Amino acid sequence: MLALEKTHADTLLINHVSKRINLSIAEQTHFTSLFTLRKVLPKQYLLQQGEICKYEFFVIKGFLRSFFVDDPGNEHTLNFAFEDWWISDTKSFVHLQPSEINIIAHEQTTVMQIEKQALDQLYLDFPIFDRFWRLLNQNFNLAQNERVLNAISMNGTERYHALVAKYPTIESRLAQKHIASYLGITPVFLSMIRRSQSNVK
Amino acid sequence: MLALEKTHADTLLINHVSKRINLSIAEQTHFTSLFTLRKVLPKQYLLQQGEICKYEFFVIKGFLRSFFVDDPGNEHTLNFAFEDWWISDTKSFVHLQPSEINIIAHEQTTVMQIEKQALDQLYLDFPIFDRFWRLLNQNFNLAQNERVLNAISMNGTERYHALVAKYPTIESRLAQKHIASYLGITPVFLSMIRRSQSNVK
DNA sequence: CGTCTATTTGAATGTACTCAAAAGCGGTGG
DNA sequence: CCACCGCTTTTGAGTACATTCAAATAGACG
Repeated sequence: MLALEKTHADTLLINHVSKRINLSIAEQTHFTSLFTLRKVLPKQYLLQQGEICKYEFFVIKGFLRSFFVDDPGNEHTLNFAFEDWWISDTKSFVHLQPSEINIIAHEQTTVMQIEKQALDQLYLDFPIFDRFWRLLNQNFNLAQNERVLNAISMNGTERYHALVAKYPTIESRLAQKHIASYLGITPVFLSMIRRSQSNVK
Repeated sequence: MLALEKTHADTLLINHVSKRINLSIAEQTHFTSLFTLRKVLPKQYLLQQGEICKYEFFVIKGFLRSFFVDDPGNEHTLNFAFEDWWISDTKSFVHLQPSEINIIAHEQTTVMQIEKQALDQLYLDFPIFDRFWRLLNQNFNLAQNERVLNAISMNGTERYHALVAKYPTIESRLAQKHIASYLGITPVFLSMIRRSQSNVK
């Protein structure tokens, strides 16, 4: 039943939020009431280039990826999102402008989504959620800082090893060409990195 | 007089904050009372590798830069901060752990600094500042997202042109080798980029 | 003026990409 | 169940991008 699934998703969402802030039962109920359950199949899009990103997504189950397509048609992976992560196009969501990126499912995926208007009102009604998203943004900053540092201080081989060290499961969930597009290298070059790695052993 | 300078800095800080949230006079007074004025000369450090970053800095006047030094001794510029910008080592500040980065002044610089304990208490006393820092973090995210995208989708030449297009004054305030270290290229290569650019014209 | 550091220049090298072809792998239909 | 199709990965050769090293020039500062 869908109602049962929504209840389960509510629980996961509350568990996630409760890691950072304490909520009353009333706050919890109101908060989850603002989210809609949504299911997508592999290769389906949650957002397509040109659309305005109307939601922030919280992944209940599955695996999502956001990417940019440049003029020559090459994909560049901005982020991926496992269970218990958030994903969105912040720029489009915040400024209500057409998105330059796509968000796609790589597995059968269940998300909870919230609209901008509902979220803005939530901040006004319960300022504790300003705090929650401050902490969420802060953590995202820390991750992004590290990625920038890796990008400017490491070569492709080092970035690849740092990625698999940080996310050991990523190679089983994401095709090599998408990992390459996250690292900022070509699939061909990633293949060479992996070959020379196994030769060393 | 220092008291006069502090009053002036208070005004600039309040103007900055008021772009994003509305504050009562009482909130303004309390807020600025938590900040200390601090002046540094060119080449002086506000934070050194190994120290815990005790403050967040708001630049009143001057120019700061944060950078990481890797094992071979190469500098990698993480961020710079003009007037009306914030700078800190978020990772060290948030988790009270030794910093891996340095923050240095490139000009005679005046900052307003706030300690973590004071900031944490401020969030509790006036949740409106949760909102302010949520918005601040959000904007920082947007900038970082763009930098990540540039890093994975552009070559050095393109990144250089994107940087000067975004910050036209940067070349007059920052040495070429520091710009190179921000872009993730060597000073030698940046010199070549600039030469070939002027040849084309 | 002299010293120190930054920038430029050139040559050689290494890193990563493009193009093209072959091999591998998964799904689909007969 | 297997043959075929489409897509991903691998491999190799040639090329472009970016670095290292070293030396020369230019700038900044006392």
